[in-house]
Amino acid sequence: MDSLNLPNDFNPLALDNQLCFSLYVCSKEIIRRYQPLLEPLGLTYTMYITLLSLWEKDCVTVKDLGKRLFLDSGTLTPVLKKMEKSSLITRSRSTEDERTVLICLTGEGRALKKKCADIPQKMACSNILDIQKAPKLLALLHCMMDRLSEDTEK
Amino acid sequence: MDSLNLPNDFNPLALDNQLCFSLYVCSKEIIRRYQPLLEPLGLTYTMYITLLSLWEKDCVTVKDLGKRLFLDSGTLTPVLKKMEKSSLITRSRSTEDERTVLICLTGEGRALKKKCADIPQKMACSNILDIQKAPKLLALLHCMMDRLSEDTEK
DNA sequence: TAAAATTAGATTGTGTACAATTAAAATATA
DNA sequence: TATATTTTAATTGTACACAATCTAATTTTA
Repeated sequence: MDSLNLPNDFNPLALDNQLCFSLYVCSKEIIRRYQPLLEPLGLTYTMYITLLSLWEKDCVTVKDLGKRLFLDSGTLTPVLKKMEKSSLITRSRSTEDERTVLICLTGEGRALKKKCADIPQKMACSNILDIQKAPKLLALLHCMMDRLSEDTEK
Repeated sequence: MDSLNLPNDFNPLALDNQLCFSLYVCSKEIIRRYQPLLEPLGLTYTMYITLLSLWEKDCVTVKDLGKRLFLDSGTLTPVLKKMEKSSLITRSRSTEDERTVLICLTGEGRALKKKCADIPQKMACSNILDIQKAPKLLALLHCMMDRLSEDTEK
């Protein structure tokens, strides 16, 4: 008896049966499609999601930003330094706790939100997924993300 | 009237509404969880999916491998050279068409399949997703992948 | 409270990713 | 059939990712 209810001919090592591989391909290919929309704004995808996070919650530590974006300081520090250089954010050591660095949007960084307003619509129109299926997929992925961050918590 | 049937308070720039961001996070985090299983075998995730593909269809060109894995030669060439060095594959120019390089498994490369046989099970047991939800998610992602490769075809 | 442990961010090293370019080979075309 | 075009890999350059390590600051604890 098969406790996983898998068909007998299910091959666990088949590429088409790898959940992770599909996630990996979809993620990469969609990020690639962001590029022509972001490049004119001087943004990479990593900078874009950093801005999305900051537009929701400004003036956060590198640690909190990293937790929200699932990125560590090894990735974030150089990206944030570039964003500082292009005047989108400021990086400043907290005076209360000298270990932490506070990331805050500049006026320019806040203003960029308007120029990004049409990006989601443009991406949706590239017909990557039926518009009806998107919420279902998003829900499944969030369910997975919740479990993934549980692990990381401790 | 809203042709997309979105709730009025839907914020398209909210991080939690980004399909791509969820894909990106889930993909990265799961790949990270493969690492402790692959490292003892001397494999990276990219090498692992390359092997998955070759175990299904051996002796393919770099181009065909790249199409299957959604990777270009800039990524594949150095990975394949490392796999050649560790005796998992051979790389040889085709005699019919000198432009193409044929990638074939060695005995060692084929033998590694046995040692990888329990990886899918181990990953599934890490409880990343309800086992019932996985097929649903996989189907949605394959639907997306089909559209993504349509784009790339031409 | 002085030493030990923890924490935050930066740095270093390895490994992808992909765009753009290059070079060689094969194919199409004038 | 020479020339132009296309195709295939490899190379180069830029940008992540993350593990491991390091340093300084803070907190715990003996």
